[in-house]
Amino acid sequence: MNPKKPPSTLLDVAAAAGVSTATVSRCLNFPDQVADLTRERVMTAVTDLGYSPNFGARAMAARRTNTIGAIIPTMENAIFARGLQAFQEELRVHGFTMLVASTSYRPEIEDEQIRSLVARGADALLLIGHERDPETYRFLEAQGVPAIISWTYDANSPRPSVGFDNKAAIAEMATTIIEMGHRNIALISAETSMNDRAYARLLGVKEAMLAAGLNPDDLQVIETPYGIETGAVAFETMIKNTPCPTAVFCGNDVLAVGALRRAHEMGMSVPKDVSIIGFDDIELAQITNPPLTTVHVPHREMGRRAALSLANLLKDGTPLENIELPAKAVFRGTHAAAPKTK
Amino acid sequence: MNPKKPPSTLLDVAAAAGVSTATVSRCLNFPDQVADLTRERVMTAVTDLGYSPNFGARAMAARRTNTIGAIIPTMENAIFARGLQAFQEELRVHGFTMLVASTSYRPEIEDEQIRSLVARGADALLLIGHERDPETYRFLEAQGVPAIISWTYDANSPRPSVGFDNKAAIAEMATTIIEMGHRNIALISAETSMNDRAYARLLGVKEAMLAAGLNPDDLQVIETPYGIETGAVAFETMIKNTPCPTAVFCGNDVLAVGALRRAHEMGMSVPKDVSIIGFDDIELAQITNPPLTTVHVPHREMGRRAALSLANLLKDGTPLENIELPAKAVFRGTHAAAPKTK
DNA sequence: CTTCTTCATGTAAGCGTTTACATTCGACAA
DNA sequence: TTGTCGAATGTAAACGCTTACATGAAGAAG
Repeated sequence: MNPKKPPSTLLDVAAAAGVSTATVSRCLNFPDQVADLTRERVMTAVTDLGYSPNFGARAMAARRTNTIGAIIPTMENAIFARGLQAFQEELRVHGFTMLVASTSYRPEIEDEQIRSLVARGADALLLIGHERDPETYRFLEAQGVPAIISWTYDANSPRPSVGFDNKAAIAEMATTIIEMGHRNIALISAETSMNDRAYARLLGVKEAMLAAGLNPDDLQVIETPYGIETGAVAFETMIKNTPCPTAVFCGNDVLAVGALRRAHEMGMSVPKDVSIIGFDDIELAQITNPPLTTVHVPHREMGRRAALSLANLLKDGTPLENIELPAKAVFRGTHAAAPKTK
Repeated sequence: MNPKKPPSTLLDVAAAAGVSTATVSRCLNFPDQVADLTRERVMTAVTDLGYSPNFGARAMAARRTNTIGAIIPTMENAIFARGLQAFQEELRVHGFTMLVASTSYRPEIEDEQIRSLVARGADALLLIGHERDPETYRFLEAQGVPAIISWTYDANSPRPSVGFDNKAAIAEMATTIIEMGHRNIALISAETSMNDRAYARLLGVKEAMLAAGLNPDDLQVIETPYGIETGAVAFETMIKNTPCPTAVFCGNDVLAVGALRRAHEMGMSVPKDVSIIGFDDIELAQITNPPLTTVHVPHREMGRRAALSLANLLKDGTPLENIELPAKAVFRGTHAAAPKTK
C-alpha cells in the first residue's frame, strides 16, 4: 500500500539532529548527561521522525531488558488476574515491564513459554507452583535467569517463593467443616499430577480427616480440568455416589460455582442438603447465591511482594527470600452442619 | 551464586559441533538444507550446551518475529478471555506467537503498550475498538505495522475490522424489551469518552427508544468503570431515581451481575420488579440466578477470524477485510414485562 | 578427462543499539 | 601564559543472529 519506508533508526535521528548516535542514545537513556540545547534538538528529531527504539537491538547491546515474564496456568478465569494485576503495578513502579504467557495447565506448554520468554530477554520470571521438570530449572540456571515461585509456599523448598501454605489453609477449613458433623467428604480437584497446589489441597483435606479420626482413604476425589461446567459435571457424578457426600470441597472457586449451580439445578438446597466449599476467594465467590464459603488467598499481596522481591534482586542484587503469606477460611453461605437424615 | 557463565551463543554451538555459525543457523531454521550427519552433530551440541537462540538478535537479523501483539482493555474479568484464547490458538496453527498487553481502559496506557509491542517487534497488532488518537495510527503506519480492529464493526470505517455492530445488537434487544411495555429505561454504561463500543451501545438503546416512539433523552445513564461492585453501586443509585426505571441495560455482563446482586440485596425481585439486561454473554451470565438476559457476542469466532486475517496478511500479503459477525440477543431469566404498578 | 551442475558448507556483511574510551573545548587556577 | 580538569560529544567495537554470496567437492554429461 505504502512505499513502505523502513522505520527510522538511531542513525536517522542522529543525522537529522546533526549529532552522533551516541548522543541520541544518551538523550534517550540519560537525558541529564547531555546539554539542554542538544537535547531539545534531538527530541524534536525524534518526534518528527516518529522514531521508536528497536527493542531487540537495545536488549542485545545493553544485555538487559527491564522486562519480567509471568507465566500463569490460565487467563480464562480470574484466578490469577488480581494477583497479576498487583504484580504488574508494583513492577511498573520500579521501572519494569511485565510480559504474560499462559499454559493451559500443560507442563510442556509451560516449558515452551519459559524458553520463549527467556529468549525474549526476560530478566526474571514469575512462576506458579514449584513442580516442574528439573530440566527446566537447569535451563533457567544455565541462562542465568532468576525465577520466583508463587501461589504456594513450602518451607523446605530450596527455591524462593512467595505464597501461602495450600495444605494448611484447606486443612483449617476442613477441620471446621468436619467439626460441624460432616463425615462423608468429597473433593473436586484439579488434576494433581503436575499441579502441586492441587495436590497440596488434596493432602490438606486428608490431613484434617485424619486428625479428626476419619479415614483419609474415604475421601471421594474426582479430578477434572478447571471450569464452571466441569465443576458441575463432577458434582453431579459425586453426589450420586454412595455414601453420598454431605460436604464437597472444590479445588477452586470456579469449580465450586459450577458445583453450586448444578446443585440448584438438581433441586438441592445449599447448604441445607450439602455444603460446598471453594478455594481462592475470587470476586465470583461473593456473587453466588448463597455466597460461597471459601479459602481466601492473598492475591494482591502475593503479586506485590513477588514483584518487589524481583525488582530488588535485579536492582541491588538483594537475594530472593522465601516468604509465607496467610491464607484463611472465610465462612459465608454455602456451608452448614451436616444434614441429620442419613 | 554461580560463576555466572554467560549463556551459550550460536558461535559456541558452532565451535562445539565443528561447523560454522551459518550451518547452525540453518539447522535451526531450515533443517532440510543441511546434511543429516551434520544436523545430528549440531543438534547434540545444541542440547549439550542448553543453547537457546536470542530472540532480539534473531529479530534484528531476520527483520521479523512471527509475533503478533494483542492489546486488550482488561484481563480482570473474562470479557476478552475467550476471544483471545481463540485468537492465540489460531495464530499458533500458523506459526505465530501472541503477546498480550492490557490497558485498564486508559488510552495513554494503550498508546504506551502499542509502542512497546511494536518496539518488541510485533509483526502485527490486534486492537479493540476503533477510537484512538490519530497520532497512534500514524505511528503504526510509519512503523509499517498492520493492525486489525476487533470487538466492533463499522461499515464506514477505513480501517479493517472483524467484529459486530454494537449499536444494532443492543438496539435489537432494546426493541424487544420496550415492546414488553417498559417505558422507563436506564443504562449503566462504561465510560463512553474513549470507548466506541460503549458509546455505540448507548446510541443503540436510544435508537430503539426513538423507533418505539419514546424520547431518547429520557434514557437515564450512569457511566462507571467496569466491575461487579461498581455495577452494584450504579444500580442502587439508578433505582432511586424518579421515575424509577423498570428496565436496566448494562454495558456488559460484569456490570449486570453487580446490578443483579444489588437488586437482590435490596429485596427486589428480578425480573418481576425490574429487568436487567447484560451484554457479552460471558460464562458468568449463565450462573447467575436467574440466568442473565444478555447480548451474545461471537467471542471465539472473532478471535479466530482476526488471527486468520492477520496470518494471511503476513504470509501472502492478503489484504485485511472488514468482516461483520452476528451478535444476537439471548433471552434468559432477567427480563419480563414491565410491572403494572406505577 | 574436461566442463557443468548440484549440494553442503563457509565467509562476512549487516541488523540497531549501548558504552568504554578518545577527543575537543572552555573555564579556571597557578 | 600554561596546565588541569570537567563537561559535552564523537568514535567504534561489541551484542548474537540471518543470509547473500562464495567456495569446494562430487557426480553427470559430453
